[in-house]
Amino acid sequence: MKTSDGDRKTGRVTIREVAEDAGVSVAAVSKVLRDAYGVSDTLRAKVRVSMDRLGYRPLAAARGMRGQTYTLGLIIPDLRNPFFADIMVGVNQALERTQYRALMGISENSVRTEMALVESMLDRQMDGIILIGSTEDRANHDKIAALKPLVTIGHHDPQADHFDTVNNNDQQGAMLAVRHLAANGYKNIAMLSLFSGTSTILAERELGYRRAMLEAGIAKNINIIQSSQSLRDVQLAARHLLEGPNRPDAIFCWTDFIALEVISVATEMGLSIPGDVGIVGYDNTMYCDLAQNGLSSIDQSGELLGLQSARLLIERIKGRQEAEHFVVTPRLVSRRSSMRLSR
Amino acid sequence: MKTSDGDRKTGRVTIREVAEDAGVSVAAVSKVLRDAYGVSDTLRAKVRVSMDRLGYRPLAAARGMRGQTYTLGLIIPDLRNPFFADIMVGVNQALERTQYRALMGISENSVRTEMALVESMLDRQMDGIILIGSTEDRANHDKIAALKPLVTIGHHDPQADHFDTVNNNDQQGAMLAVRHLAANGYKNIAMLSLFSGTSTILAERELGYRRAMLEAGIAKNINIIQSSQSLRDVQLAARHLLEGPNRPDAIFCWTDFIALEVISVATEMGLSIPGDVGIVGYDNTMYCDLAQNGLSSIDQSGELLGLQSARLLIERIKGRQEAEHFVVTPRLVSRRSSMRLSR
DNA sequence: CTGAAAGCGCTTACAG
DNA sequence: CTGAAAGCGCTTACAG
Repeated sequence: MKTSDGDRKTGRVTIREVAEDAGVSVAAVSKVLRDAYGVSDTLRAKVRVSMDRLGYRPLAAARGMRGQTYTLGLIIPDLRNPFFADIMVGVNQALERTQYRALMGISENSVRTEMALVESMLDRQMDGIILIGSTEDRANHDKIAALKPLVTIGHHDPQADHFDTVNNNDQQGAMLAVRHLAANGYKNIAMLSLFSGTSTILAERELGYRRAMLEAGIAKNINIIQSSQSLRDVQLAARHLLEGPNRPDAIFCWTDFIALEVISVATEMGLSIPGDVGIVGYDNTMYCDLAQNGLSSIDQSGELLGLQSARLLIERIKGRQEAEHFVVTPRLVSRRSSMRLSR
Repeated sequence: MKTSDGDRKTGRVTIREVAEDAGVSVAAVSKVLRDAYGVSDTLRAKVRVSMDRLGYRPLAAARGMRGQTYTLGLIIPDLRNPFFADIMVGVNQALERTQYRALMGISENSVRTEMALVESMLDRQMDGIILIGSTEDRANHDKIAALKPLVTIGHHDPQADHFDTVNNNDQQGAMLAVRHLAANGYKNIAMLSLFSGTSTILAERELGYRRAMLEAGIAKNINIIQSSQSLRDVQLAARHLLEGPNRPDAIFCWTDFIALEVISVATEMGLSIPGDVGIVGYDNTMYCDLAQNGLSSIDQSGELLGLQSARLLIERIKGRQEAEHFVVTPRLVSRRSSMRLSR
């Protein structure tokens, strides 16, 4: 009676019905569900048969009340940047054969909503958090990590003890970009960066840019412009750069879609790419191939970063305590936008 | 004693501690939390003060055991398509002043994972589901809707009784594209569509294409090519179309990033856009402005669709039973890719 | 190896 | 208007 009443209300099969069907206790079913030790093969088999027959699916919320929800929270700053799609593919790949699922939230580039989103994911009992392009400081990361396992992607903090980081070597990536431009005869190379006081990946890329400029003997041309992510601001910054008295002959852009915007502005101004201005982006997203003028870019393998971060997070959930800091080596993918005809 | 023990384990303030602090019952706190009727202003004020002082945040999992989780599930087929970013912005906008949060899952264009993702969201006690670009049939949608409120975006089923739909008028959108191309002197207009037996939006767009071709008196040139979403397949399809004996002088592409791919292939083949081939896309995503050759496109206001779907979903969660079917009128945004110099 | 019972943090009738 | 008690569907010691 009770059972059928429960059915009508939720339409869900519960662990109790499975237990009744299999003629075992509720605790036994729970153990099978969690692959916990201490159940005989016979019992396990019986339970599995009942689960299948009844179409049982555990309710994550109920599991979360005492144990895990098998849900990972991914926080992404900006859905417009296609680089994050690559990361997500890698994450889903890592989760394929597991009980875990990844759910994404968008922080829309605001620090305020970033922490708010973390909180709302903690409130929703995520087993762990992957924070992408975080702009928080160590204290905030540690605060999160004290509550749930945390992995950051695109945030450099190699000394962090309580959470894992997954990155490419941004300094090296920026150096690759500048060296490549210099090798193609560009000398007055500017960098278009993002306005952000706290982003460590931008700091690394800016540092790499400076170092490579120095190395190439063109330190006097160092010129870093920062803009926000809004298309309007990027356009203004690009125009400012290209209309100025000392027009750069190349621009290294901190991410691809900004680079595409710059190409667009330059073309509108009647400048030719790569003849008048060489352009290199970062992330090597699918749009690099699509742009008519093939955009050269630094590849940091978003898929690998995503895959690795999901793996590290699950390891942490399963108990690992020591921090791991994974860094992949970026590589340059050169296309037309940086290949000056005259060498 | 008990209380401090609870503290140590979870680090969370519970409803009970708030009740103790405010000197009221647990039930009273719950009522304040839900803005339920039947609490005096005095009691409400006392409880709110305690909540703030203790930094109380309700645990969604626990709420979900009996009531709502205040979490909406968004299912997106493909993160690479920037149109979905617009939708997400609209959804988040609608949720701004509410207790609800939207969490996204990616189905990666597979029917198998689409239903699996729906199930895993139901298992995670989402209060409602927004399904974007669904390829399910009525039966499956009704099945979901029987369990939780459902709104689909980009799926036409105006007769559906048990769930809401949010769309633009895809047939009209396709007609706008063809009419625009015809008005610019293009006659041999092909359509590049997606290979999908079940997508109703593609069916509508294809129908609109046919109707407008008929209307323009160029029905003999009707030519619809379908490809998958993989870049490789799109490239092959585009090449096939452009190398064929009866080369089209314009191509209407079902979505923007496919159109950018076609422009890329055509340019590589030495064809000029819009001189040799005119191109129109769909969705008017940010990349239309970025492409060097400004991509003409049909705007369906993703932000509005997202906003509206979140509103409808919350209405349903609050009890609405009759289906609503929201349709926005698309409009053409013309750029260089379809503006033949010779009129 | 197996199961009965308590409990996670809320909401929901129900009684006062 | 206010609160005591039962219960949501699981997991977790604990006892057998």
